[in-house]
Amino acid sequence: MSPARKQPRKSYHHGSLRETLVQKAVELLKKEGSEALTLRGVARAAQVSQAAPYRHFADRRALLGAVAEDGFTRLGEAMLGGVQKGGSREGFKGFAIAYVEFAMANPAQYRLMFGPEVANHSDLPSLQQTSRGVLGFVAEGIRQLQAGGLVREGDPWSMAVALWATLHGLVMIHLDGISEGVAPPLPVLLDDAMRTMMYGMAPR
Amino acid sequence: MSPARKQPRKSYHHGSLRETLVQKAVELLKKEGSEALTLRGVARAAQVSQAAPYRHFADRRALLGAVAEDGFTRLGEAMLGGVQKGGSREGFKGFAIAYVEFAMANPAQYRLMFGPEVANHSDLPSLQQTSRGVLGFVAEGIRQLQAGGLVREGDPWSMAVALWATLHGLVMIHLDGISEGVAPPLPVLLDDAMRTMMYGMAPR
DNA sequence: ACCTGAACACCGTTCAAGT
DNA sequence: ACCTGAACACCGTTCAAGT
Repeated sequence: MSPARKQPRKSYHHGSLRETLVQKAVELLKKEGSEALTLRGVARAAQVSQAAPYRHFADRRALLGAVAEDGFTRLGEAMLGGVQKGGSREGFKGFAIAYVEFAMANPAQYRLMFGPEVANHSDLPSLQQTSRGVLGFVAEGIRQLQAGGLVREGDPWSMAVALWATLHGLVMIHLDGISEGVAPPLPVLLDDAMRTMMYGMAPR
Repeated sequence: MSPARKQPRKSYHHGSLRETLVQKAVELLKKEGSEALTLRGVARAAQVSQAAPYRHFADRRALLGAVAEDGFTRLGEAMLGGVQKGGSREGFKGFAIAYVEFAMANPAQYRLMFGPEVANHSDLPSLQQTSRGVLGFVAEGIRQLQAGGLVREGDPWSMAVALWATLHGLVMIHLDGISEGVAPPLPVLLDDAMRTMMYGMAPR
C-alpha cells in the first residue's frame, strides 16, 4: 500500500518513476499476460520514453526482478493473513490455502516469480532477500509448530523448504494442466498433500 | 538416441526438418541458455531459412512445446532408470535422486518444461499427453508401493501429484537460489523431504 | 510439398543531446 | 539528475515466389 505521496505527480516529468514502472508492469502482466510485459510497453504505460526505464533498471531482467519481488512480498503478506492463529493446525491449513489462492489470483506474476527470465536470484540481491524472507516466514511457522508439539524435532529450514516445495509444485502441476482430468481437483489435492506433510512432520 | 537414420541428410533440402529443429533447439538451450532459444536461431543452426520452421510449427510456442515434451520424455526415462527395483524403498530413493539429477544436468530445459512460455499444456495435446504420462508413471509407482504395504491406501493420482510436487518445488527453490546459504544443501533437503513424504504416506 | 527472400511491426539497448 | 529522439541489431510472423 505505501503511504500517500506528498506531491503525487508532475515534479519534473514524473513523481517517482521507479515505483510507477513496477506498478504498471504488474498491471500489464495481469491484464495482458506475460508476452505483453516488455520494457517499451511498460514505458508507454507510464507515459515516458522507451529509454527512461534505464535510469532505474539496468536491463529488462532487473525490471522483471522487481516485479517478482513485488510478488514475493504480496505472497508473504497473503500467507501471514492466512495463518490467523499461529502455531495451531487451523493456522497451518489457512496458510496453505492463502498460498494457493494467491497463485490462482495472480497466475502470470506467480509464474514470473519462478520463471526462467529471473532465474537464479543470486545477482538480484533485493529479490533474493525478499524470497528468502518468505522462506524464513515458513521456517518460523515450523518452529512454532515444533514448540506446540505438533511437529517433530529437526531443522526448521529444511522442513520449510519441503513444505514450500510441495505447495509450489502443486500450484505448477495444476497451472500447467498436467493433473487436469486424471487427478482430483486442486482443493482435494491440497488437502491430501497437506495431510501427508502434517503426518510426515508429526512427532513419533 | 534414436535408431540410425537410413538416408541421413540431403533428400530435398533436409532429411526430416522437424526432428532436426527440436534437436538443435535442445542443444542451443543447453549451450547458450534460454535467451538464445529463438526461432531464427534454431533455423540458422539447422541451416534453413527463417521461414522454414513454420512448415512444421505453428509458432514459437509450438517449438518450445516440442522442446518441453522432449524434456518430459527424457525425464521419464531417467526416472525409470533410477527406480531399478520397483516397489521397494531403494527404488523410491533412486527415483527421487534420478529426478533431481536430471534437473541439475539440464537446468534450462527443466525450467522451460514448467516455464511461462509453454504455460498451460491444454492447447498442446502432445505435450500434455507426455507430461501426464510422467504423472501416470509416478502413480504406478505409488500403486506398487501400496501393493507392497509400504504406502497407505488412497488415491494414487493424488499421492503422485504430491510426490512430484515436492520434487519439483525442491528443484525450483534450489535453482532459484532461495534456500542457498540458509537451508542445508540439496542432497540433505532431498533426503529430508523424501523421508517426510514416506512417513506421511506410510500405512498407520 | 517444402523451402526461400523480402518485408512489416516490434523489441532491447545505446548514446548524444536537451532541460 | 533525469529524460528524449534517433539509431542499431535483432526478433516473430507473413506472403508471394521458386523448385
